[in-house]
Amino acid sequence: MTDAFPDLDLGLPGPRGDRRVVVAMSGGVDSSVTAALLKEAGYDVVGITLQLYDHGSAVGRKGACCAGQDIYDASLVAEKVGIPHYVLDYESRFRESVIDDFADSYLRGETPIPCVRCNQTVKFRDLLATARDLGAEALATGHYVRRVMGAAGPELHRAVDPGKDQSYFLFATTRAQLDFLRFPLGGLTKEQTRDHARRLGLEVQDKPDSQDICFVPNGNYAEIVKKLRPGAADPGEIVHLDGTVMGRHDGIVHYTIGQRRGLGIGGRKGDDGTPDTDPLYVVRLEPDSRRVVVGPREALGARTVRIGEVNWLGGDALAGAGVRVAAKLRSAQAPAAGTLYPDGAGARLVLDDPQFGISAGQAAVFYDGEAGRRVLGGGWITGAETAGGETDGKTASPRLTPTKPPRISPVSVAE
RNA sequence: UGGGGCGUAGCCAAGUGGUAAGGCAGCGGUUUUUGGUACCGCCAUUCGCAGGUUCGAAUCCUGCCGCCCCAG
Repeated sequence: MTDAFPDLDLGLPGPRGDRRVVVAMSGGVDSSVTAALLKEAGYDVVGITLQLYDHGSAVGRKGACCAGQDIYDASLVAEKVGIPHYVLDYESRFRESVIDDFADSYLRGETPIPCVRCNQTVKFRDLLATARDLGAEALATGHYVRRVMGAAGPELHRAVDPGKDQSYFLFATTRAQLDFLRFPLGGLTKEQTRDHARRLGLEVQDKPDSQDICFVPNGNYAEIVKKLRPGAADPGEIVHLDGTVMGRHDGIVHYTIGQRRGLGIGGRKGDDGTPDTDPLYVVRLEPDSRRVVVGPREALGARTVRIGEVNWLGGDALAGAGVRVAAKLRSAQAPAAGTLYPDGAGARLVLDDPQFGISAGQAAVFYDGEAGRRVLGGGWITGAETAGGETDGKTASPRLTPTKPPRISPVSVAE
């Protein structure tokens, strides 16, 4: 059961009216309700909206964030709620920390998650510092995640509403940041949040949830990457694991490991002339040769995942004996059981059962192995060991040695 | 211009007299604060073309066209 009125005690000593809290207001329902509830609870709330990218092209687009219409919406809400509201121009920081990284990641053959980078840099580093400068004692956001006080300090836990849980996108939140952050909506369902928005008469009460990458209009992320890094659209070969050239592609930016659609490869004859009716998946991206390597689903299965830049929130340092975790390797994927080991500067995750479609650039987020509620930490996936070889695109695989002549045109086999 | 084989959707392909399987690709949708996966739905009034036989033809017959293999 969730309480429709969340615990709004931010744990700050003294009269609430003297406790300044900055709320990051995106212009959406969640952050608007966050600001309104904290104001209602008596805090000295200051709303800040970051202008993150070109405000011209984004005006009026539904489901966006932090530009044009959304900034206007945030200001309307602030006025309604009766709090001061500032719009800060973070465009250059956002471009450097999020958009450039996004584009570079694709050039490396990875599949980035810009939302995590944004939380990690612009919001929880830059905005947090700004909040401190403004004399605030906490920064609150509308994320669906819980900050739970434990014996050793604040812990990060999944949201009560499993359908809205955003902990995957917040794994990089450091302990120091967590000390300062508050997530008042973590105990609410989305419906309860909307109920509050209606009760409080907020203009944004019926605004749709954001979905796509905020700075990518119409979901066409490849266009953005091509403009920033033309090389990402260089054509190349689509090659089967067995060495057969299957076709060509218009840039590795269009592919991610585990991807099935978009290869355009139809029915084939197998090695023995019998039909090969299995779909093909991207098993590896090789940025240097611009090759997209494809293979059957079995070739995607991986049990060992290499992880870098690990942010550990689990208390005791990660030990060599390994920690049992439930690891989420893609945002919409159920966590998979495994054991996590320290490995140089990063970590190595050994899964109980193979997982499919593990891609560098995505996040690996570790949850408490038993209840799966607490976030023990997370990191960036740098590679995985699959049945089809390494997926980091840099380690050459012996299985790629061409053993057969290119087969671009169908071969007719007479019976 | 001898012999043999083949021609069914973008691709692979089942179907040999009873009214066009399936897969792959593609498209659309569901799910999703990234992308992908997964799941659901759509996708040949027609079987190289033209005649013929038959109540009925992708299936049988004739001719033509095209491709492949062997023989030259």
